[in-house]
Amino acid sequence: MKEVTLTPTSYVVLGLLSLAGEATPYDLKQIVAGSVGNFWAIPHSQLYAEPARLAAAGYVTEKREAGGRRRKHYALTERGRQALEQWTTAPSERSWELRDPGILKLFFGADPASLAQDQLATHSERLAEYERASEAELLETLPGPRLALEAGIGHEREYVRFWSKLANRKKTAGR
Amino acid sequence: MKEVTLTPTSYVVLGLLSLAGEATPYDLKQIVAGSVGNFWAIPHSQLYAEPARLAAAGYVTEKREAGGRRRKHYALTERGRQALEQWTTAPSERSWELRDPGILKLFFGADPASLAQDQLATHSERLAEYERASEAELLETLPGPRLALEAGIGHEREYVRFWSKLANRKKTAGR
DNA sequence: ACCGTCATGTAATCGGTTACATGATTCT
DNA sequence: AGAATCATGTAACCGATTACATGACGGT
Repeated sequence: MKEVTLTPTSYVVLGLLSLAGEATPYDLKQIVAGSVGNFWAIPHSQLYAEPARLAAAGYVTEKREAGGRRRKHYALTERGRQALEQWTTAPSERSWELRDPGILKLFFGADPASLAQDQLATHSERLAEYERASEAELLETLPGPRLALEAGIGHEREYVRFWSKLANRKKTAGR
Repeated sequence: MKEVTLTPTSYVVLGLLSLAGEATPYDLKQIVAGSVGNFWAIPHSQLYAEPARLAAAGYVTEKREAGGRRRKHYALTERGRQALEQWTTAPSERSWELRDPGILKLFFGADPASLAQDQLATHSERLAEYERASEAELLETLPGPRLALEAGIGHEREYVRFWSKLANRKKTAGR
């Protein structure tokens, strides 16, 4: 049995399997889009590679369909369940980063006014999407995703505040 | 001359060289820590590899010291200057993500109350650092970094708000 | 029957992370 | 002068991104 190190991607897969019970990579792809994918995107090719990796290390089981598409179905093992639980329980890493290309450009001298316009549009859109999403009843039963969404909304509001401020700042005025 | 694709890391290097005029990888490392590194970290090994990559593609020049340490000194070429400017000018990518492990854990069912305690401590600290940093006079002359820092402060405040709210939420009560 | 689009998957490449390694300085 | 720490750099591995490829299916 191979040893692997668990990355955030790994935990996303484990977490989704824990929610879904059993899933094919394609299922995972569907779930990611529109949920976790909003604040932690994962390209679909990873959703094929990662479960295979996890299977090799015993965190999930892999069953292949006999006929037809011969899809692979994955499910958590006890080991996987434990790894996920440890991760959620353990105190979180001290490090995090904003890692926003917009802010990076700002840092390196992009014109604040025009950048702000651009960014403001993007983030307003995103905020609207989130607010729409928060209406969905499905979320009522899922406290984790709902809270994560609330966090996302908070940050988008902050973005909108920030970029609005910049957009309104007079171009040449000091301060 | 090799072709390379420019990643965010590339632009950080180009941007820093544009600010510093000329620098060795070690210089870059020093500058990154305490400035951009706060919201876009780059391991120091990348600060050796990336300038070399950029040199191979003509974005920067590479001069090696004759004696002693034989350090490599890098500086922007005209091509590099243009690439940087295009990047700052161009409309920004539509996509960005929060990518915060804390929120990820929240999504996948970590206990909100205890996670919040932990996260609250982390983000309060970070916020304090930022606020201290914003006192430095050096920033007065650097509009980009100053604005980026303001953005960082805004987001840390938002984090503090969010996690405080969760921390105070009664454990068993609904809502 | 054909075409377009969605479903499903694999391959190759490369940037990034982690770990290791050695030359300078400084302090005692 | 020895030890500890900082400065400076390289190597290897691996996850992630990008691109490509084929099968199924619904519509006309």
